[in-house]
Amino acid sequence: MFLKLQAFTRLSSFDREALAALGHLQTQEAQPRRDLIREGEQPKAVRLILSGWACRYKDLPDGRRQIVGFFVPGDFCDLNVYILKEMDHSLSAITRVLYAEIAPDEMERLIDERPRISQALLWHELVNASIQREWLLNVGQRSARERIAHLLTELFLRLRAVRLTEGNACDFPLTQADIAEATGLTSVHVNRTLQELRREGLIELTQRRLIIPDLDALMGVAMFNPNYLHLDHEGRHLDAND
Amino acid sequence: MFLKLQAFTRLSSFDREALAALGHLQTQEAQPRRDLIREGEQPKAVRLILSGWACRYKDLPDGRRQIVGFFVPGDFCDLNVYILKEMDHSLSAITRVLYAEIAPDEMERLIDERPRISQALLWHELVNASIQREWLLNVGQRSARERIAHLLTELFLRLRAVRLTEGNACDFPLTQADIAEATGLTSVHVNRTLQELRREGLIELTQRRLIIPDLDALMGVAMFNPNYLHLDHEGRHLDAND
DNA sequence: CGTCTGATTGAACTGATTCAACGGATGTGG
DNA sequence: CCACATCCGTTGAATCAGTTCAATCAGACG
Repeated sequence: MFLKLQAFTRLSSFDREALAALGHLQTQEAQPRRDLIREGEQPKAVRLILSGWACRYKDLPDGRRQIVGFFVPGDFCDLNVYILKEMDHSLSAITRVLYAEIAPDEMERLIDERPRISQALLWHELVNASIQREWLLNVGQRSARERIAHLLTELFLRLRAVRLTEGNACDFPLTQADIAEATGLTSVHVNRTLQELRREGLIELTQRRLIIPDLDALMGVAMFNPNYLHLDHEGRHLDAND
Repeated sequence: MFLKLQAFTRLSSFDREALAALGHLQTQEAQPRRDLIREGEQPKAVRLILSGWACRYKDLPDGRRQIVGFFVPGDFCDLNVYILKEMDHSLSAITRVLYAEIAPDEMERLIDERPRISQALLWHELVNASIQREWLLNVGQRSARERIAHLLTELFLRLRAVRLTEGNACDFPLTQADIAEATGLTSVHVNRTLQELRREGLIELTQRRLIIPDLDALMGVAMFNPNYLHLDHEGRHLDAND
């Protein structure tokens, strides 16, 4: 319970409200690098990430793998439970992850009783779709340097929106191989490109910790336009930092 | 009115039902290569493509452009009207496009009066998101040859689901430049790759007409797994052809 | 310590890009 | 009905961003 409350303070106002409306949560834990659910399976509950990072990924028969999205605390997964028959992608923990499982009937009750929450969930899905499109632009059109700068910027802004940054720094548990799989590059090239960004003073990234000395500069490199995150809806009051 | 009815017969059962439930449709027309709406604007109505092809795209300040999705007859766009403040991408016609505009209040009535339709719209959005993820896998991991084979296969299957194929053939109005922008390649390389696919007898593509002599073979090249299209929900009865 | 995971480096290689030119089909206006 | 323009597809040659393979290094941990 203490854990849960602690988590609340890290989530947006909407998330807190949604959680508060739930009587009893099934709090679950996943170990780093473990799959939560695999492509082809049928999801049985909506998940809400309380702490830690997770990702969606898809893979090809020959082993190539593409990370198609990251989840940070406050993010929902599998809102499709009712609608789609089976998962078209997999979910995997990056770090140790604590998450709440919300059973379908509980979810239904929530949606019925609180229309604002149903709207907010839809908003969440639409923003996810928007991020997805931006990633496609990222991988399809940007250079390695721009891609990586973009990814780092996005994650920093998303973390800031749920108050998981401290000034210009944040925890950053991704390995270079993770970044590679998310950007469609090889980890070797990610390594060299990160070094380049470091050399230019655009980022500091060591020991699972990211510092962005000049966010505007990094955004410039990435041609980052934050509109796709739709931060103006919920959580604008969380935009300011420290 | 005749036009509309003609369109009906080309849409899935759900779409027909949804349309039938609407009293009067605002049928609109867009000329080829014209934008329907641009990034940053506020959409004012839901659109349903009745005939022709359109696309979503995003662009960068320096002109690079990524097509992030195609719309074929029966597809909805801008279901986000109520929720998101402004467009994070643009819509553009590929061919001449006929579409219906459904005003927000009309939409609301539809959703209230017919819960099944509201579900179907949500299903439609989730499938779109799934396609988006597959495209990211496509651009991030597949080779040029695989990418193009994958795109052609997807479009053929989607057209077949709305009965817009004849046997192993369909209209295919995309230029090589369109294919390039959708796959993150240059049009020069698309050209060479299409020639390769043609040489191997995997496709015939001339005069805006696509023939796939051996669909399984092309799917093999693309490592195509149709699960992401979630064709098992609505429209399974449309799967069989001719 | 030994082991493991993740970061780093070097050198050779290649899939795809770039640039620039040309060809063919279609349409249009005089 | 010709002259011209435009759009799209095609080709060649040079180049390059990113890959591949393989080895080494550094920190974490039992």
